[in-house]
Amino acid sequence: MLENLQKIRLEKPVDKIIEQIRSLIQNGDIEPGQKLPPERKLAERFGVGRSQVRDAIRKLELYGILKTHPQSGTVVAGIGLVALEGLITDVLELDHHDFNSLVKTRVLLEKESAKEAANRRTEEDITQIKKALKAYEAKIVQGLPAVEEDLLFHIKIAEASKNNVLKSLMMIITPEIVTNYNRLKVCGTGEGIKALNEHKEILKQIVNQEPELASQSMEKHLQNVLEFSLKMNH
Amino acid sequence: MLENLQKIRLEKPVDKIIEQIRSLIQNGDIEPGQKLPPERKLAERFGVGRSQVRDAIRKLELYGILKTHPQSGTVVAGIGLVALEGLITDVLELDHHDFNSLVKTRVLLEKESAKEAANRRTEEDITQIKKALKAYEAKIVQGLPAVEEDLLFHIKIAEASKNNVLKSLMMIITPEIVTNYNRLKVCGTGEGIKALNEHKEILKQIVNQEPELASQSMEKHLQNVLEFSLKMNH
DNA sequence: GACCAATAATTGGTTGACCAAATATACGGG
DNA sequence: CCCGTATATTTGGTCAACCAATTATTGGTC
Repeated sequence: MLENLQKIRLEKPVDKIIEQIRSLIQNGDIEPGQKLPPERKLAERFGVGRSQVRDAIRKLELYGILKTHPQSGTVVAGIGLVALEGLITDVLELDHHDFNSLVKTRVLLEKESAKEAANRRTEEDITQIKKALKAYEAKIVQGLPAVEEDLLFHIKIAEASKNNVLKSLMMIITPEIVTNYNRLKVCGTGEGIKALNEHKEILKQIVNQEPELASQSMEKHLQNVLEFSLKMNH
Repeated sequence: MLENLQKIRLEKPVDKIIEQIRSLIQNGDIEPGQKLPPERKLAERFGVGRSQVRDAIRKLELYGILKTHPQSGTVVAGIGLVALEGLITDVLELDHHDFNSLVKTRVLLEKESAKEAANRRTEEDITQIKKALKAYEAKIVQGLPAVEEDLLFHIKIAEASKNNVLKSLMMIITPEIVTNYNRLKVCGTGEGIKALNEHKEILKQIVNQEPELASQSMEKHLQNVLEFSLKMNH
């Protein structure tokens, strides 16, 4: 009841503007590839200020939905109505990701990273991964928290995969992952040695160019948190 | 030579500001969880206008790197230096994705969607996928382009996976995928019937709750474009 | 010293005016 | 009618001033 009241009040003007831009596109008033009306016109039409329209446009620009040309106008991406609709829906539903979906997706991306790292790593990649592993080990041996070092180890593997889209997607979900891990206290104490050995195993398989084994070891490494996420899902 | 000249001139002020904010964080001037200096102070310090600082902050906010509290200040996410550094690097390297990485990653996400759709689909999901397939078929039968209908079919499968993170990531790469497909003229004519039959096969396996088969059929469905991307990579 | 209320200062959000670049229009000549 | 040039208009980008909310400071009381 009170929660419903709060939710209505938290609705953001920028999101309302995005909804209205979506309607313009859905109604066929503006087609993919065409220009939006000028900012001033949109502000007038939506009954808001120009700076709010700009904020909405900036947000949609980051998602590839709009493309602004200075002193010229703002064009809707020519990617088709279905893609536009799906993306705008996604923009408006941000921060509604459940923890289980986050973890499952992380597992998928990490497995693929490990597999591709085994396929494509260079000597320099191996050096970087080893360095990250060494830093992780130093923390674990001292019984200190090693979240940063753990994450760096995973990032170095993603870099060794030579798939920068994969790495981007991993980085994009990282804030929510880390925030949820902290909130839910996922990284308990006492499992550092086990995780360290799993890291070593994964690295060995990457060095030896064994993609399937690396992928399996990565999955095993993340199995606990996956099971945890099933229980804690909300 | 001339290209190098152009590149320097195209460097965006917002990105330069982001680089400077990154330095503040890397140098330990600002730690994760702490407040940035006020916008006016940053503008003065960086020798730019406040509206440019705001644009940079807005962008970093969308990535979960910063969190702005009205009339209070802007806090750096407490997700650790490694995550922050990785994310800021990613923000600054936008639009440098090679086509092969894009397609490989798409294949990975689509396979998982099909697999999870087979595991978790509801009757309503099946209805939606069938509807999308029917629309696709109508276009193929007429020999018309069916990019929109194809994409909608894939989106409906992602929805049936019940993993909204997976769906978000698929949407996020879609603009670049579609743009590259258009640019490289990936969707030639003449393969509509084959693709239609592959869609039908995938749907059958989702209906029958056969996750491994659905995943394999999806991979097979996307094999051509994957091979194409290896040749066209740049 | 701790606590509270009032006031002042600071902060991000917003506005209208101005600026520089792009586009549209008008005009003259062939 | 077409083309080129000059001018006017429009557009997104930027700025300083203002606004509303938050935080810090001040002064009084116990």
